[in-house]
Amino acid sequence: MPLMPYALNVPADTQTSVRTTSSEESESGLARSREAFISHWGEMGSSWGVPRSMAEIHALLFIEGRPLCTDEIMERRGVSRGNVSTTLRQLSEWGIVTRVRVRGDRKDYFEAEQDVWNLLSLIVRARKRRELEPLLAALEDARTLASDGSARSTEDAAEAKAHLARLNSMHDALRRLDRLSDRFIGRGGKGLDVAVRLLTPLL
Amino acid sequence: MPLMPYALNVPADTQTSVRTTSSEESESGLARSREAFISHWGEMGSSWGVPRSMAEIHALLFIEGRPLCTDEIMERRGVSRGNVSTTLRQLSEWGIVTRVRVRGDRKDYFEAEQDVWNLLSLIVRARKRRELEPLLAALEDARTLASDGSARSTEDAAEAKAHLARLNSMHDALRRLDRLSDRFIGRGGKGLDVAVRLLTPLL
DNA sequence: AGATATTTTCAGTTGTTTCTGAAAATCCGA
DNA sequence: TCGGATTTTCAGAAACAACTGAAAATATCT
Repeated sequence: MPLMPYALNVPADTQTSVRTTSSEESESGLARSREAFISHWGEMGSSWGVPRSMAEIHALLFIEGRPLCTDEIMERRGVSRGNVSTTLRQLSEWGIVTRVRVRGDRKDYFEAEQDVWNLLSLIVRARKRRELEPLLAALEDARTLASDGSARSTEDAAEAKAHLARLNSMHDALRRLDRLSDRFIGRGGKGLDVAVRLLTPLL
Repeated sequence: MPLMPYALNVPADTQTSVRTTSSEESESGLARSREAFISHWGEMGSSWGVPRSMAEIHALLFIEGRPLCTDEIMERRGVSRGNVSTTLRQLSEWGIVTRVRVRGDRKDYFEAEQDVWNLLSLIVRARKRRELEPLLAALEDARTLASDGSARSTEDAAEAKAHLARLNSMHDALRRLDRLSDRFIGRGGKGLDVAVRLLTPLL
């Protein structure tokens, strides 16, 4: 067990506005372009239910295209160590960020998947598993619930039938999407890419 | 201008746990099935960045399959008049709920799109416009930003090139998805349905 | 094993989003 | 055009999600 705090949470030189990797003072176009990408990606994430700082950290790793360590991420995005740690764990669970070891450095480094189609597949896969599949299961349960009840009148029976039809049409449509994504997300990795290329001529 | 408050916000008989439309006291399977659908649809919505109560109100309208008025929605979901009003406006903007007039009744009634594929198309369309398109525009700007800067060294130039390649691959993939959705969402309405049926044999 | 570096966890705080409720606006029939 | 019915708006409250920071846990090196 630790006897003393050993590392301040704020690494060496924070607070010089927005740091750039290298030398110049007034941001280069490259640096501004990176910032723009990061903030828009964060924006998009947050409207899709992904915490802004998580999307931003992912964007940072993606757009840098090289492994960064926790301290650099904290510094670049101005977020806490705890946040970075949690966020990186989640991104790793999704499979869109991977931990890499750098020879002769004790720290963990992280890099983002660089193949965009693969990235999208991984995201879709994760959301499908966490959200679509449970919903499908719930719809099946709802169907059972509705079938069980013994209708007390002809009217009730008609109502129940219409209700089941609605549940079924919803379940049906979502299951189709589910299957579709299974295929296009398949281990190949390029699944989505292939699918879109395949379909594009038809447009 | 109004001189007096005229209508209490809480309609007649709230607070008897979960009301069912008709007679019975201990919930029927049908009623429980509806509740289940509503709560899971709400759940899903909230993990996709849609306020839970908005998703639930939509689910209620969908699963009832008939026009409901504000008071009934308030009562069934236990939410405020203001919330219902705002939510219905948004659902109408998305096009998945429509206002209908009932003869001889002054109140507004609302009903949800019942065709699931059409429903999904409308949702995709709305999100594409509000989120995907602005992101594409932002990516184009970011590209411009990155091109502008005059590189100060060979190293910088190489970095800039790699950066542009990343931006481009992202832009490219998203644009493809954008186009794809244009097509499948097209005014036909059954676009998505057709697409999925078209592709299913390939699975 | 001991010492130090690094990461993880999590209770509490902060910040944002969502919801409420009543005033204001609008609508409708007479 | 008036008066009640209905809807909308929006400031503030409540609820919720995200973030911080430091202690605890873990990992690495000698």
